[in-house]
Amino acid sequence: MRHWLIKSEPDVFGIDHLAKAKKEPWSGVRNYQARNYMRDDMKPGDLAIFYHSSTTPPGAVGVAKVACEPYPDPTQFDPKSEYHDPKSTKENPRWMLVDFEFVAKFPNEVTLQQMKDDPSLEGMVVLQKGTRLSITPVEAKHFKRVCKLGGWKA
DNA sequence: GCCAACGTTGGC
DNA sequence: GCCAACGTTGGC
Repeated sequence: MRHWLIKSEPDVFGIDHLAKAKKEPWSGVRNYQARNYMRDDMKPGDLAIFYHSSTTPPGAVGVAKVACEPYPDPTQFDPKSEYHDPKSTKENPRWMLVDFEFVAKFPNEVTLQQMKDDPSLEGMVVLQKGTRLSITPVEAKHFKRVCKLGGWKA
């Protein structure tokens, strides 16, 4: 099983939204690398750190689980959606996604600063300067460490 | 295929 | 609001 980190802005869709919805299609990703992770590498049961970006403070707030095989992002076909992609067709869809299921909200948020300050998290992709990617792979040891800092045990 | 211009992300 | 980083677009 692989581990991931998924970013979301809490004002748009945060961990509490996922907790309420239980399960959510991760729509609107329009970056090829992030898409490739969902389309090619994610497997049902994979766990992901849920990360709040563009907020104060940014940080890891919980855990979500890949809940299905990849399928075409429906918003790409919807002319009324802000994620509409006129160049995508149903025969040859450009954007694929998976559903994420709520697993847990950390008792304690693990702030970006805490993560940067933790020597055992050195090398995490999300901590590297200039990383804007909304989905990044996470090593198992880093995943465990973040969960521990968050006060959550699987 | 190069690269300048432009748009977006996201921490601060 | 600023700006560094970086992805995408489009002219050539």
